[in-house]
Amino acid sequence: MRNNDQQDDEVFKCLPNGVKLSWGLGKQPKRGPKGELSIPKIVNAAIAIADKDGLSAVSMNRVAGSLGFTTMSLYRYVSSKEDLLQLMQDAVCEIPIPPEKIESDWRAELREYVQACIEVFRIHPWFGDIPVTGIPLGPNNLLVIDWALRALRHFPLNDYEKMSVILLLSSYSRSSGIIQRDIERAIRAGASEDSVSGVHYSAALKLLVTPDRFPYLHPLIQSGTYTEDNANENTVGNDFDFGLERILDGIEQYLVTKTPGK
Amino acid sequence: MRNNDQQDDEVFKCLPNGVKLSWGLGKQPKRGPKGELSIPKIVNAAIAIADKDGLSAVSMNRVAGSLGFTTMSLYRYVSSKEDLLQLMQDAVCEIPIPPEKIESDWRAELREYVQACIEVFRIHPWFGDIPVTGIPLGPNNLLVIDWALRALRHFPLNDYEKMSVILLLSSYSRSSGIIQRDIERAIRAGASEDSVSGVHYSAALKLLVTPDRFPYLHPLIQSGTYTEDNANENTVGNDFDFGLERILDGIEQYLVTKTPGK
DNA sequence: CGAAATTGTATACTTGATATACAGTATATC
DNA sequence: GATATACTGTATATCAAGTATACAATTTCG
Repeated sequence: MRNNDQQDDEVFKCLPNGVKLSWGLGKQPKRGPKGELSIPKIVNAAIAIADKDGLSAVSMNRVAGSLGFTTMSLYRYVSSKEDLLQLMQDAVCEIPIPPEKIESDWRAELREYVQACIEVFRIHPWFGDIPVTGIPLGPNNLLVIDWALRALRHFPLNDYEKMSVILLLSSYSRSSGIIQRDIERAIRAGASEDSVSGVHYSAALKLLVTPDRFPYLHPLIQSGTYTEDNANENTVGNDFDFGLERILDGIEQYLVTKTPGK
Repeated sequence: MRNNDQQDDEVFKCLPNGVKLSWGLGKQPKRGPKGELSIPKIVNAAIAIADKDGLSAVSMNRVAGSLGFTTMSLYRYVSSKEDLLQLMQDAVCEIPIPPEKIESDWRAELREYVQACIEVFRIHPWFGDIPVTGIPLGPNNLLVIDWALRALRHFPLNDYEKMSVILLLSSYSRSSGIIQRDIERAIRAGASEDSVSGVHYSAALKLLVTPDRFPYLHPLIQSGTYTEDNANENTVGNDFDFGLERILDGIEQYLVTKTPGK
């Protein structure tokens, strides 16, 4: 067993540190005082700060302080701030995955999947600010991928195609999530100013987007239907639904053409 | 005229500083020495550094140094580093937009559009590292959107729908661009180590992704077809094409169902 | 019990962004 | 043309943040 562990350690060596920690692959100490801190405590504290004041407010100093410890104490648990950010990223991806249904409605399931992914951005507006250092490999991230694969379980697609579909959906979720967050911020900022600022960038863009340089964008800006602030309530949500439905249509279309018999 | 300028200034006030600068809306000085530096010089120097050593290597100090000036000299041109990053972002979005064709093949045009967007990530691997602070509003970014709108010029869609389609395509471009960059990096890193490291994360994932927790992901990892490093050459490019074609299918499908007469 | 490992801490170092004050320079106005 | 003015680049300082290192306290193993 010991031998096996050692071999495993060897294999895990190549993993990024943050990934290792998110899988709980740190070495557990035998001697010495029990740690008063722990990775979950640290990560939760960091998440709380990010939720409250944004990701830029998350400093090692502040995280440690919020727990009543000194800055350097954190380094007994995470080897760098980058690790901490990766742990935060994976932690908030722990989303409740609905039980598997016998009757498979893949469109509904994929919708639910995208919804859940976007929800993460809504609950944790800083989520999109975490620097992307590679494909996330933490357990929660992989569980989400497992969920998506489950929704595709009856698809006559190979692994590459399935992962392409997932990439498609998750990239769309990410962009939607970030843009919805931006809109949220703009609304929040606009609400705190006078109502005149309701014009926001619209007025400026109307001056800058000239018809000669921007023949196709110009009418869209001028009409104002898009840039004006009525672009928040009824339209935006549908906006994102629209894109998602197009993706689902595209997937369905592929299935249809690929299985002509069905 | 003076009055008009002043009014415009008022309107532009609400724009983010970086956006203002990218449109050349800084006030031009009347008196005083000619500036030896300029925004383009600074931005190009910063881009050169980022291309060479990554975005994290771009410090005000280093940018100024590479131009033979002191750190603080940059602040006569940009009001913060954030501005500089926004300027870099818009600058590398200055992509050659092909002339408008009379014969409109929207699928080909959109393919070309996505290709060009992804190309930015290939040429400037740091592009995806620039923090997203909102929808980019610089001139080059808007020119790209104008291009996309041009490709959709014959579509019977309203503004919201068109912008949704563009959002769809550009978010896909972004994700693809970032992932391709990550793969590129992994290959580069793998090539510099011994060939044994070719297993990369694959071995580790095979141990971590257990069939009980990851019933659907497990077989995919075990088969190794996806995680193994043969996932770089022939498959990846097609991978991204696959997703793009699905999106285009979805758009086409929408057109078909919306215009039943045609 | 005593050696060893481990924890939290104190301190220091480094890098990076940026505020401020100043010296030099070019223009506008008298 | 003289001079005030506005602007440029610089020198210096400050502040924040990440992190290396050494140490004292603590717990477990032999």
